[in-house]
Amino acid sequence: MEHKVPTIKEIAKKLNISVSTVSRALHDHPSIGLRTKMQVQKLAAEMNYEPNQTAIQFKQGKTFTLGLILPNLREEYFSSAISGVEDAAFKHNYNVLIGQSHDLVDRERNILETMRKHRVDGVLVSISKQTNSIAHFEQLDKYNIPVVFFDRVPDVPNIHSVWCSLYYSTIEAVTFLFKKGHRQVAYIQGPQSLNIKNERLEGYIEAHKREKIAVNESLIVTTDLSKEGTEDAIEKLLSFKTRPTAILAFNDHVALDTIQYAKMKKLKINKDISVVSYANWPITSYLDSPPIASVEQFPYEQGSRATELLFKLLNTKLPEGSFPYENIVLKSELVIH
Amino acid sequence: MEHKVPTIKEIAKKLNISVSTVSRALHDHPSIGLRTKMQVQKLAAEMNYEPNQTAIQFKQGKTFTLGLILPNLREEYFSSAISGVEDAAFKHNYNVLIGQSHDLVDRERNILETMRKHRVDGVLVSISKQTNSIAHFEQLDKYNIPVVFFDRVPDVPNIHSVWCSLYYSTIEAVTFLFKKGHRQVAYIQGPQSLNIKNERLEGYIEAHKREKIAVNESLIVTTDLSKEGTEDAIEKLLSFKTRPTAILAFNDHVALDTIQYAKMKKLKINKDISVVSYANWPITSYLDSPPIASVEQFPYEQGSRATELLFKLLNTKLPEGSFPYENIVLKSELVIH
DNA sequence: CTGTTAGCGCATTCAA
DNA sequence: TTGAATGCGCTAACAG
Repeated sequence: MEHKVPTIKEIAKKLNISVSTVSRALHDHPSIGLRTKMQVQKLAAEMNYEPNQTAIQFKQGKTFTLGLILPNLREEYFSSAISGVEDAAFKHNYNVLIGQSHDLVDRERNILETMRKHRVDGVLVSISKQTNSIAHFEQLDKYNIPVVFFDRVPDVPNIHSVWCSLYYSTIEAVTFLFKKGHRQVAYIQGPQSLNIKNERLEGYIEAHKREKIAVNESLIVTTDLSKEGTEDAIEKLLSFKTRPTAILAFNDHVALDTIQYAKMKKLKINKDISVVSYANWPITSYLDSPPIASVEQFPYEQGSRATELLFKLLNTKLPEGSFPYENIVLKSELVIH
Repeated sequence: MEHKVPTIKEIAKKLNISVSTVSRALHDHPSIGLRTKMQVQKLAAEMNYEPNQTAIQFKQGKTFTLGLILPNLREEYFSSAISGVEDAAFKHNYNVLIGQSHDLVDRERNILETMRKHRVDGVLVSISKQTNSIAHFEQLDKYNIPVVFFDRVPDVPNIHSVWCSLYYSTIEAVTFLFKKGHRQVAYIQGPQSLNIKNERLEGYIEAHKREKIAVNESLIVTTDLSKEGTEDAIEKLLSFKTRPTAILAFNDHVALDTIQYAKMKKLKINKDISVVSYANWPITSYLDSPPIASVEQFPYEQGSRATELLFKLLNTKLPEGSFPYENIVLKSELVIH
């Protein structure tokens, strides 16, 4: 049972008027007589007319679709960001095409290619941890496709971005540990290939400075975010004569691996060793010994703000050359569990 | 710096040939002379020609886009399904438009409308827990948009579907508990509004039958999957004189809430009470007392199989009337932790 | 207030 | 082997 989808042409024929009149009537064009307008709209409704989006996209040279590239969807953190983007896009009648880079820069490039070929109107991206150059994003400029970086934002000038500042919350977090009597606070940092701002480290150092506690560089170790990488990092920390009594972990994933490993080594969490981290992952509340505090980064809001910024760019025709890059910084929040 | 995207028309002009020749040359049409073909392809490459997808979509009446509707993206379970769908779609050069119903049937309808208006070529869906009628999906038939249900599949005839059978794994899971000496095995089931097959319950009953243990109906309680709902359910179970010693939980989320509540009531997990569940959520390995076993449902594979089935439908032109509905059933697996 | 016309980029039918 | 012509559905410039 084939179903013929009605077009304005058929509406026009039935009413013995021209297609342009129909088009205008459907768009509430002011120059159309009330009578005609009503007639058209009535018939259109009866026929279940629906504009052919592909025709409109073609005609307008716009797809009303945004591309969203994320490292992965597995982390609840990024899923929240998606919701933020989707909700904002929905308000503007836009669709969202999602791609996962799986933290591989090659896939990131691939996805970007696909999205460009499919003529997305704009792109939102949280870069992969391998991404050290944003040349592939700068390419889009040639196609007049604006890009907004969010969350994992490359630390370079002349981009549009939305991120959540971690500096002050980190100071707060480390100070919180100092106040609890800890003096040896370690920091497990993420991969340094990450071309993003290093606010965690800066905050970590500043907190020491404020409390006049010397930074012990050997307490700063690195993980590639894999379970093994984190285990190596924590193992190193635990091997010191004077073990750290508290750890600032790059994120809740790292915190979980850290806690698991420490437990295996028979350490009592939040007694022998305390953990503070980032992301404020809801699941940690199911743990017997979750991190005692975590920095909330508001991924939903980052997503929606980034999307709004993108729409602003899409709707702004700027004079050649001038281009005020916008960088929106949200505030993170230390949540004590 | 505006960037003019090249079209076949310009290629044609530069080579003093017609657009149709260019079009054919680019498509390796057999009737084009090797010389011309080479010329065209060379110039196209030099000019960075890329076919305008929106034009092709319009012309072909196809968008090369699939719609994917999921209850949410928050659960790692569904994220895995997405990866399965994306990877399969990518192979066919298709894009995927994702929507979250948030388990609300109204949103599910909305998303479906949007997708239909954007003329997706086909739809994949895991229904919301409110979805009791699939009328809105049947509508798509009129527009020749095939629908494949997967994972959460409505229990009605004449649909295409892919799901993971839980019957045998459930029998295995319950029997596993019996073998461990449990005699009072409770079952916390999901919302009965869910219009899906009730294989968990069937397996639960069959396991009792096989071991000749009477089913105690009061041990079958219901949660709406919310934390509170689950707490009410488990509270009821714990209030009985002869408390169950084991629980079959609807999924790992329910299991986590169950375990947390039981702990709060000072029960020793896997001693006073054992828990077995569904989904095999990786995160449970971080718990001190995870479910002792979980049924793996292979969401990635469900997603990819469903997508392949959808492509099969898209590429099959069937004679009017005839329509062999396909229902692919995968096998689940009990994973002992 | 309404109709005529052109054109977006491409694939394809028909003609040469 | 190639070209000319057509049309997909819609919008908008131009003409009345």
